[in-house]
Amino acid sequence: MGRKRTKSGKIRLAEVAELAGVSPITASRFFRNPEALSVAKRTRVESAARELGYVPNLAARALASQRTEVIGVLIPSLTNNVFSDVLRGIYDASEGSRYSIQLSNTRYSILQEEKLLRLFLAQKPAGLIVTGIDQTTESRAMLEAADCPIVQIMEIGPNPVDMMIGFSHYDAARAAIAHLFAQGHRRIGFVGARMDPRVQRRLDGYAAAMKEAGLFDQRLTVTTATPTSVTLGGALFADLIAREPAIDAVFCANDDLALGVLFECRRREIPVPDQIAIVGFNDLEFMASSVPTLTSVRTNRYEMGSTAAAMLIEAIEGKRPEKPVLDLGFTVIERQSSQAQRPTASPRAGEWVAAVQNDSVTNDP
Amino acid sequence: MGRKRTKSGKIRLAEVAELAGVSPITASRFFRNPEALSVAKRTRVESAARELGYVPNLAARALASQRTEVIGVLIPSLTNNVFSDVLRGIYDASEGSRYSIQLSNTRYSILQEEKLLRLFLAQKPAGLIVTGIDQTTESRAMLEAADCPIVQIMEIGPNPVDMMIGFSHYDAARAAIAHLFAQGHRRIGFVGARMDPRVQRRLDGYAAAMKEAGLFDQRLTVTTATPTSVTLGGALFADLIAREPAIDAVFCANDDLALGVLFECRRREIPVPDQIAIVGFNDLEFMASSVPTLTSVRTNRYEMGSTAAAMLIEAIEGKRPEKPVLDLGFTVIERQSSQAQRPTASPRAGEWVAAVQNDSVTNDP
DNA sequence: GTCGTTGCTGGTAGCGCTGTCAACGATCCT
DNA sequence: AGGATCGTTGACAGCGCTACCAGCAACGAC
Repeated sequence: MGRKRTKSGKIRLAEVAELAGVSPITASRFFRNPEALSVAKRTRVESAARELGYVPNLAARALASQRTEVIGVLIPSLTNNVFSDVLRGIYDASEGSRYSIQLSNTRYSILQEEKLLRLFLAQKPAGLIVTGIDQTTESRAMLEAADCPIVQIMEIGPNPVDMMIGFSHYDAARAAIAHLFAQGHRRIGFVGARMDPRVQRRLDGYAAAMKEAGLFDQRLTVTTATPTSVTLGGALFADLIAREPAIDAVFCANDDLALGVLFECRRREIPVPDQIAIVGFNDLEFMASSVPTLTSVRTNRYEMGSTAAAMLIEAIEGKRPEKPVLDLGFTVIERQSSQAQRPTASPRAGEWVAAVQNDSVTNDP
Repeated sequence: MGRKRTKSGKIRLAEVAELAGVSPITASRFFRNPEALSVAKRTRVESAARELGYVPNLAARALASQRTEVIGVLIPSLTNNVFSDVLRGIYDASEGSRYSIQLSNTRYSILQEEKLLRLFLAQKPAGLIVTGIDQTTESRAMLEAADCPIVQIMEIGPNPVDMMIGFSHYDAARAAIAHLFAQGHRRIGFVGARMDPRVQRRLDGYAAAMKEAGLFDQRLTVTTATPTSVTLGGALFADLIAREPAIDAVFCANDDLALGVLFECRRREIPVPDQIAIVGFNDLEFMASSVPTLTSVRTNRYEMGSTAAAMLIEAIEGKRPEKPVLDLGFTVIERQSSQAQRPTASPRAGEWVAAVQNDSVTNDP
């Protein structure tokens, strides 16, 4: 006689085991480690499960095994294009795996991050993806004490908690400035918003490059803690140019700001790049189709997410990567907005259409 | 003498109950329905839990109670700005509640949606948020059979599965066209990408408005199944104007396309709005700061997400909303790009700066 | 032939929590 | 005063799965 069904009418592992003529524990093993079964039992359990339409109860599994199949992801923003690309990578890489993604938004607050981390860790996640390297001391301690693999994403730095994948925002900013130098620009402004740690490091890279060239001037830097936007880019640029009308280039901490600067230039009839060059950061899609097209520093956001999730899953399953720190690099994509200064004051608009994209400076470590 | 601790060293409900001097079940009730306890026991359990730093084991809770505290969310895209705003609303509204969000990406495939739905439902979610009203028959049946509250978001239509929150894309498109008519435009093109059901309904609204005015012409419509982008907007507009050079306005199915059209006009030195007016859809932030500023149909995306999550949580807890279908409406934000046609062929750029934003046409049902 | 050793399988005993039901005293009504 | 009702509490029995360990057969080494 058969066992009695569960109240909810759902198929349990026991039913599958019974149909397959094996013990429940053998059926259980089939789902966790099929190689441990003989081929005969394996196929019997498989067909029994399929026939009954068995779906494992994750709560029971988590309770019995004392661990979940959840990957926690802590990111600072849900709106920022940058993170939506990273997230897409994470979701894509986790799809098809047994792990599910649990997302939380720190809103750029490391205190909030600490709180969420505590919450996550209490549920014993299988793995954790956290943004950046600027955790609180408390968070850092929790991460180090956590008994699950952890990937820090978005940037690289010394002392990884575990694994790390990103690139140097400092070097990327320096490369952008080097490109502007190469194009003959000297008085280069910096426009930044939000000023999270990564933007701050871009500012540091800019400042270092300028200082080395003997060109640094505090008054060329305009920043705000306000969240970034296109409109804000225009406003910050207005501030900058009011203070320093003689600038010949602007390095923007992200592409939204760069687009705002471009619009503001257009509003003021300032020719770009002939009077002012513009360089953005991230290389969002629209940078390639604006008029003029906008130079930017391409970052590998999708790869960052997908690689992080893939590395994490490997590590969860015991296969730790050979190199725990991965530098994904960046590429300066040179476009019209930062072309070399020309003698002619104002080219015809049609001229831009003919211009081709230059070679790019890639940093692939 | 105390009970023995759990192997993992974690605090269990039993420990809390013991310290509080109550039975475990009373302690359990404290977390689920504190009102059912006497004030004395309530405070004792509360302080005991705090003192021990008790964190409930969700897996055990889910197993024992036969239900999870997970809200499943099915959206078609993670990259689209539209959905990131909706998501932010959902996450914000769920924060602080006991429910956690489980996100999945259908990639605009209703078959994928069906698959994910099956997966979700098998885990007995507390509630479900699904995008749109175009599920497969199978999906529809599963949704109707599900024993949890469900909210359909992004648009409204007949026969809600349960609750519904959105707006009429058809009406919104008609309002946009009505605005263009009011500004004196007649030969209005339509540019659309991806052509998911909501974009299709915008096209239907456009077509209906044009037909009623006796102005519909199939050749004014350019669409593609390709995912949307700014660059694509330029390309589609190039197609459109090659086919129909005499158009005087373009209604774009979203703002990215509109921006692409604007750039393409600039590239071709077509004055906007004097030769061609542009209207977008969604009113993303950059629309207000482009040059010229771009008219768009504002949609309440954040509110859609936050209200959907709030309604769902209320419904899960037994308080069903008085009205299960909520129309969040839309607003035509009139900006420079669709101003009335003028006699002067090409205004000075500076003129735009002075222009003020017009009154707007709001649809608040 | 005996004794590991390996590969596979099964039994037992929970994981930490909650649903159900019964019990109890207090309060209220007739 | 007696009974009904309400509010509060606790005992019991799992929820469905897996960790742990034992058992058993087959095999090879000595």
